[in-house]
Formats: sequence, structure tokens, C-alpha cells
Amino acid sequence: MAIINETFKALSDATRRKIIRLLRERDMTAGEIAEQFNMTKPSISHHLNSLKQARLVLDERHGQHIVYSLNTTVVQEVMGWFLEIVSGEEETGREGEQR
Amino acid sequence: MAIINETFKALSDATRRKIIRLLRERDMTAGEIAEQFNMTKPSISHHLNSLKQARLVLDERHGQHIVYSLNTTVVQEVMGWFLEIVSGEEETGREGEQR
DNA sequence: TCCGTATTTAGACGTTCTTCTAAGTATCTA
DNA sequence: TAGATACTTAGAAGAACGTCTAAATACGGA
Repeated sequence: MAIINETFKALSDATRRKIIRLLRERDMTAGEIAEQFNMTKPSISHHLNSLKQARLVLDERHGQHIVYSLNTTVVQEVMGWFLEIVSGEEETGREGEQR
Repeated sequence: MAIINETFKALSDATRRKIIRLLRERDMTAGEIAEQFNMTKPSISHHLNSLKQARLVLDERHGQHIVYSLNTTVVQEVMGWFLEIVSGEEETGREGEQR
């Protein structure tokens, strides 16, 4: 699947959008994230995997825990797509700028 | 369904995103839109209905034709949600501004 | 090396989504 | 008012999705 499509699909679920909002505050382990929802851990794990496939989040093992964080680079990129699709803004593509 | 969720779902499909891009160029009838896709008219009609439910497009009958256009007000609003969710920008809520 | 904790993977089940064909509704024109 | 055109609605089939329970894997500590 094209990555852009995967990313929009990832954003189409309310649970996953809430996970993104949580990770905007701070990095969290899978367990900490699961605590915020009325849902089993396997279900949250599945959602985290969707976000990972879409490259919206990154995971890193720290001992027994797996810490999830926002992939800010891709989040910026996605924002560019979104602006392009929804409001007609073209990406400027200025060099040397982080996005 | 919460309208915000419906809107993100509407944006999660590539066909619907292409319809939005087409309507950014100019208003089009259902038939003109359908011509741009390898898909039956009923299928396109269904996608147009999704976009209408999400308030992303408006429709207006002109004789035999139904003309679709972008609902720019809502598109701006959605962009605000998107920025809020994905990049942490809060809406400013400045009064008197159109959005 | 065995046990407990953290997390994922596998498999199943019901729901929602996308698409199709067939049939219906609305409008214009003769 | 009958026929043609534009579009939608209805109903069905298959794929994708979200959730669950049960089982597997990975790691740390006794």
C-alpha cells in the first residue's frame, strides 16, 4: 500500500488519533498507553502497529518495556500532504530546512 | 458518529482525496467527476455522499445536473483539527475570523 | 535456569467499507 | 406526457477493520 494511504488510514481511527495526542505530551510505554483506554492490550498493540507501519510512531525497547514516541519528521511530512490535499497549498521544498 | 471522525474517515480513501483535489480546481458535476475514475457512477455517487456527510463538499442541483463544490469553510476547520492532532498547534480561536 | 512482567502474535468473529448490477427518481425536451 | 439523460438508492458480495481470548516471545531478577 502506498505509504500516504497507509498514513491517512492510520489517522482515520479515533483511538489512534488519541495515541498520537498522548505521545505529543511525552514518550510512553505500550502499557502506559494501554492504561489510557478501555481496551485490551492486544488491541492497543494492534493500533500501535498500524501507527508504526504508517511511520507515525517509533518504538525502542528499554529492557522489558517498549517505549513509543512520535516520529516528528514524518508527522511534519504528513502535514504537508494534508495541506496539499485539503487546502491546495503546495510544498515549498526549500532546501536545508528540516521537515 | 462524531463529525470529526466522519471527516477523517472521508479523507482515508484515495478516491475521495482525488475528488477533493479535482474540486479544488473547479466545481464539477457528478458525471464529470465520475469520468475521471475507472469506477461506475454509483460507486462515485457513494463516495460523493461520504464527502457530503462529512460536510467536505456541497451539492446543488442545476437542472439535470448536480454540481459539487468544496465546502471551503469546513475544509479550513478540518485543517485546524489536523494541525491540532498531528503537530500540537492549538486553535487560536481569534474572533471575527472566518474559518 | 526458572518465574514474573511486558508486550506481541495468532486466530476467530462480527462490523464496516468498497464496489458492483439493477432499479428508481428527477429533470428537460419534443 | 413519453422518452432520454443525469444521478441516486437498494441490495449483495467480498475485502478490510477492530476487537477479543489464548498463546507465544523477550527480558530481568532470584
